Amino acid sequence: MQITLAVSTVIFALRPTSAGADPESGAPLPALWLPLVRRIRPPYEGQWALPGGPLGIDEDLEAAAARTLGATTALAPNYLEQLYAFGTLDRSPDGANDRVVSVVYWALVNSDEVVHSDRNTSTENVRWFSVDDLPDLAFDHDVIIEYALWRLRNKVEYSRIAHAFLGDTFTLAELREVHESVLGRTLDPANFRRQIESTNAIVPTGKRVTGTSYRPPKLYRYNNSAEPVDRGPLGRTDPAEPASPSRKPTA
Amino acid sequence: MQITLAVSTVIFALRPTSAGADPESGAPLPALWLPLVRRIRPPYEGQWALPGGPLGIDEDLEAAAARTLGATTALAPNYLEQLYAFGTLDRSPDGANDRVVSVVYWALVNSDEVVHSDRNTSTENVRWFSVDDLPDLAFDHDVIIEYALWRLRNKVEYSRIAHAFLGDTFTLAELREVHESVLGRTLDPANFRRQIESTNAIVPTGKRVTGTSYRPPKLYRYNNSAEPVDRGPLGRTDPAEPASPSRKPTA
DNA sequence: TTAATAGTGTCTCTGAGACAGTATATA
DNA sequence: TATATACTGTCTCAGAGACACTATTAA
Repeated sequence: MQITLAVSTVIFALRPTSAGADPESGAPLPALWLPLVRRIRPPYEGQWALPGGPLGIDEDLEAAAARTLGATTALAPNYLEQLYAFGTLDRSPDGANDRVVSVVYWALVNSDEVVHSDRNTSTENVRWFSVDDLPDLAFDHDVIIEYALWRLRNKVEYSRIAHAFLGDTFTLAELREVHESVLGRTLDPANFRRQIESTNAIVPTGKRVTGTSYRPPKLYRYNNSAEPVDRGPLGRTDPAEPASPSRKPTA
Repeated sequence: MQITLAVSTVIFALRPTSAGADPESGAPLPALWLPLVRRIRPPYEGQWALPGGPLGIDEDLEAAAARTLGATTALAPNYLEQLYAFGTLDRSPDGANDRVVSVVYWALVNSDEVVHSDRNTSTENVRWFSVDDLPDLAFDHDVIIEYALWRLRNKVEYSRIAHAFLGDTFTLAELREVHESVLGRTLDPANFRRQIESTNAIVPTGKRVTGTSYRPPKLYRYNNSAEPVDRGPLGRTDPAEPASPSRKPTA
């Protein structure tokens, strides 16, 4: 018997709630969705699981996570961070003859680019689910998703990652809506503006949205040069970059 | 070729600065120390490295970290938490024919119980170093220790883990000294008291220190029943417990 | 009484949030 | 002009820190 090392990824996107049509009804916030993969072999055959697979012998952990993400969504992650390494002995059902340690990453992707249709990019075995309405999951993947959600909500509050759900440019209202969706509560526009501006997280592009029936809002973009609040073990500037970590980042 | 999965542990303890004798000279704060192990085979033969080793086939990750800690210090950890999984391709020197992914834990041990003498508990190949005066380290262990230090300092500020350096009972002054040592600055006793009391982290034992030449301070102990500020992926109450994680902790 | 540390009271400053008010586009 | 949203000003409140002050023991 042998210990297998796998890498899985929790991939988050935002999706408008009433997928029908009119955004005119009482402001329903977008909800968090994530793609799952149907297992085609035991254990847990037929059940849904996080996308992932064994680590390649010549592959960085983060690269494996990004590869999995691409295979599942045909996208590149806007944000990618290691979540945790899961390795307890009870992860597989009793009697299973394997020992798997999973290094799990979590990622944010641009919601506009996500193909949400059931006839998906890759196969019929990938489907997107609302985090509020998940199916029965294989292994301990329910616990993993719960923890990833906790980290996401935590980090949105003190860090500057919400823009990863959006495109290159966005309005403050759009960014605020992302925060509201993730945190599950409405935020005061005035205070939100001040808070974001104080972190230098975004810079105005000088352009404005056109075609509105009201005062056109400014467009902003993410400020790549500002220091991130958090840091990984290697102090990378942007966790989305799959750059190989330098051994001595600053000190 | 095969991917090897190893578990290493960064073990922190506090040690009085002027190991001489008199605690009478201007208040030198204790400093952080950690044990390293001298490598007895290539690569990096003869250099110092974090204690650790391969994961046992029937061993939880956390159990492996605790086992390593016991083998190195003959102690049980008062606090133990996963730090990060390190797995980049450049971790071993060029030309080395191995691929190691290390799941690294960090731990706090009771400083009073640590045997600091060079003739150590286990072998001559274990030695304690001040984190301000580390030798050349094998692999990427310098980066790992740097990150563990960052996490420790971060977590001491917002969580309630400092007591793990102390015994069962302690005075507020002792607890404050731990904070001061870790953070590297002095703290206002009055404000520190209020801050700690507001978190319900500690409860008075009703006893006092005896034999002082001044007003005897109250003795406190850690409040196990209070909710921890942080939570692991499984919401355990006390990370020191090597309990196997339950699949659905609260929700 | 003096010395030394334990422990309390209170002022100030800063940042978060509530919320009123002003600005600017289209219809 | 009405209206809808962008954006600004300002008040209040709570927590962090500075620091003066009181309490209690032994020498």
